[in-house]
Amino acid sequence: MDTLKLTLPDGSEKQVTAGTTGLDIAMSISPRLADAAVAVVIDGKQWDLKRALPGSGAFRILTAKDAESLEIVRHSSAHLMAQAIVQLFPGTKLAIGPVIENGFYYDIDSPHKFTPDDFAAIEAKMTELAGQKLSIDRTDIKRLEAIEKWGVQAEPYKVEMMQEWTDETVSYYTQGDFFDLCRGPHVPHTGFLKFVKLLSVAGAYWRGDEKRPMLQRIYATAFHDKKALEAHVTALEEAKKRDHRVIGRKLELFHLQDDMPGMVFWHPQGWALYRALQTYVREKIEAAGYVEVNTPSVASKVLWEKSGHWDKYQDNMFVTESEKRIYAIKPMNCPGHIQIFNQGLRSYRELPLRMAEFGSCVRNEPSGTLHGIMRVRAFVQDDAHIFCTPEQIGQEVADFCKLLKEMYADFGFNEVIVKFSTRPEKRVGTDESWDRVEKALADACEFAGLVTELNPGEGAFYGPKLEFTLKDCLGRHWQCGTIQVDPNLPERLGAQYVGEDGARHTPIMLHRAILGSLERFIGILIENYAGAFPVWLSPVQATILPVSEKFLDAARATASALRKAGLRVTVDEQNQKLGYKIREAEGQRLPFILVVGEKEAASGTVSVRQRGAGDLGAKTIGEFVEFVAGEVAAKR
RNA sequence: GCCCAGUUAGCUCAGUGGUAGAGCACUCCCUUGGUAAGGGAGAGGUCCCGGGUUCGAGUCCCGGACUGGGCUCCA
Repeated sequence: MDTLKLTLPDGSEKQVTAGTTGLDIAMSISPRLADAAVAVVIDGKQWDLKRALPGSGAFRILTAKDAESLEIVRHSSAHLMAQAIVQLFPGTKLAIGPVIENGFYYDIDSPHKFTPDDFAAIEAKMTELAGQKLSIDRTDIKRLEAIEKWGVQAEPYKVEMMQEWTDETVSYYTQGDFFDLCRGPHVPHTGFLKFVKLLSVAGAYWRGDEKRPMLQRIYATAFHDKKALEAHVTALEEAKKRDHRVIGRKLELFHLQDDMPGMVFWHPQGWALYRALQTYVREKIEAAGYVEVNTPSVASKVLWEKSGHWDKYQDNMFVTESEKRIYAIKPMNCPGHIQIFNQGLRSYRELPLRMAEFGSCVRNEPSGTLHGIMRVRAFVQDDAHIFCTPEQIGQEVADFCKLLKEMYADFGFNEVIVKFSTRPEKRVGTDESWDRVEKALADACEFAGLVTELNPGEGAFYGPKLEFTLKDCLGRHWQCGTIQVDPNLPERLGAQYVGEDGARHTPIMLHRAILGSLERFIGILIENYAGAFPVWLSPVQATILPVSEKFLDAARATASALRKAGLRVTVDEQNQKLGYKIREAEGQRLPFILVVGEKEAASGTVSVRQRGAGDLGAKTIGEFVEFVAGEVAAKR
C-alpha cells in the first residue's frame, strides 16, 4: 500500500497510508484540533479536511487562527447563502459566488426582486442551516454528466460555464439537500458559518458583459467569530462617516445640484483647499522643469477629427454648434498642447518639452457612473504632455515616477501600485508602432525599477499606459496618476521638430497626470483625512474666538496680522459663549483655535488650541506664525 | 447606459388615503461670557416633476428627473 510522507509545520515527518484525510491526522493530534480545523494545506494547496490527501509534501491544518482560512469560510458562506435563498425563493437560478476582498457575493437570477428587507429572512435561514451543522461533502463527477445533472432549464449559468470548460471531471459540494458546482475547498460542516451579514444588493451583468442579462448580486461578509464581524460592521460605519459628500456639506466645501449633474460648485472653503492643492502642484512641477500653459475649452470639430477623438471618443463629448460650424468642449487637453507645440519650428534642443496645464475638461459620462466629486463630468486635471524623442522616454518615465511618489508621500500615501495597460481593441496606429511603443514603456519601467501588474487591452486608444493606484488610510485603492506613451497624436496633428541630423522628426508625446483630477483627488483627501486636513492644506488654518463681543476688534486685528503673514484665518463673530464656539470650531476640525480675551488683547498674544493636542497656552503672534510655518513645511 | 432602492423644512430624518412633524441650523430678544451645546420667542414646505385612481393622494398606480448601492465605463 502506498504511503504518503507529510512534513508538519514543526519540521517533523509523518508517514500515513494513502486515503488518509486531513481530518484523520487532526484527530490523531487532538480531538479539539479536529473540531477547530477548517481545512488543510498540502504541498501549498488548500484541501478539504474530509478529502483523501492527494500526495506527499508540507502539511498544515488551517484553523480560525490562520488568515487564509477566512477565505474558505467566506466561500462556504456564499454556498450557504445560496442554499438559504433557493429554499426561500424557489425558482432562483445560481450564477457565480466568489470571495472578494472583505467578503463575498453571489450572482443570482430570480423571479423575486431582492431588497435589503429580505436580508433578515435570509440571514435567519442561514443561521438555522448553520445551527444544523450540515455536513459539507465533495463529489467528483464527469463534466458531461454534470451538465445533465444541472440541466439547461434549471441552471443555465452553471451549464454555460461547464460547457466552456475542458476538464473531464468537475466537482460539486453537497450540504443537506442543496448542492452547488464548485472547485472547493470548503469547511467540513455549516456550523462554521454562523457569523454572516448581508450587506447590499446590486445589479451585475452576467460575466460582466453589458449585452448579457442583468443578474442580482447580493454582497455579504462572514467572519470566524462575532467579535470580528462586529468590528467589521463598525469599520464600515466609520468609513461611511468619512463620505466626502457628507463632510463636503458639513465643512461647506462644495455642492452639487440636480439640474447640472456631475458639475461641482466650489464654495469659499472648498476653493481655498483647491487652491492650496493647485499651488502645491505648481511648485512641484515648476521645480521639475515643466512650463505651464492654458488652452481653450471649446475646439472645432475639425481638430477633433484630426486628433481621432471624433471617431473614438465622440460619445463622451459635449457637442455644440455656432454659425453652422460644429464645436466640442474639450474632454482632454492634448490636442491643444500640440497646437502650442506646432507654433514655430521646434529643435531637438528644446526636447524634452514638458507642457503642463490645469486642464479643465468636460466629458459626458453616463449618468450612472457619477459619484459625488469623485466622478464628475466637469473636472480639472493636473495634466501635462512631455514632447520627447524615443530615446528620452526611459528617463522621462523614471523622473515622472520619482516625482509622483514624492508627491503622494506628501499626503501620506506611501504605498503605490503600478499597472501596465496594453493596446485596446478600439485604437489608432499600426501594430508595428504599438509593438515599438509598448516595448519602450516596458524598458522604461525596468529602468525606473518599477514592479508592474499587467493589464492587457486596457490602454488608451492612442497608446499604452501606466496607471498609479494609491492606498488610503483605510486601505482603499484609488487610481489617480497615469503616464501614457503616444506616438500617434503628434503624428496625426503634424507635430515635428528638427533633429541633430537637420531632418524633420515626429516627437513622442507622454500624457501624464499625478493627482489625476483635482476634484477626485480632493474627494480622496477628504475621506483620507476625514475632513481633518493637515495645516498646509486646511481651508481655514486658524479661527479666532473672542472671549466676548468686547474683544471682537482685538480678534479682527489679530486676524489681519495673521493674514498679512500668509495664514488662512477666520474670526468667529457669533454672539455665543466661548464653550459653544470652541465646540463648533472643533466640529469643523480646524487645525488651530485661537482665543483672544482681556489678557491676550493686552499682551498682543493668542491662546492656542491645537487640534488633537488641546490647549498649548499663550503665544505671541510672531511665535504662532513661526510655529505654523514649521508645521506647513513638515506637511503636517 | 443597465439593475434595484430612494427623494418630506437649509441639514438629519419621522409620518400606511382624511388639518404636514421633530432635532439641529436660521432670524430676533435677553445674556457679555475664559477652553466641546446659556435662556426665550419667531420664521421656514409646490411633501422631486408630470399624469392617473379616489369624495379626498406626501401616502396607491404609470411616466420622467435626480440621488444612492452596484455593473459596464473611467481621471
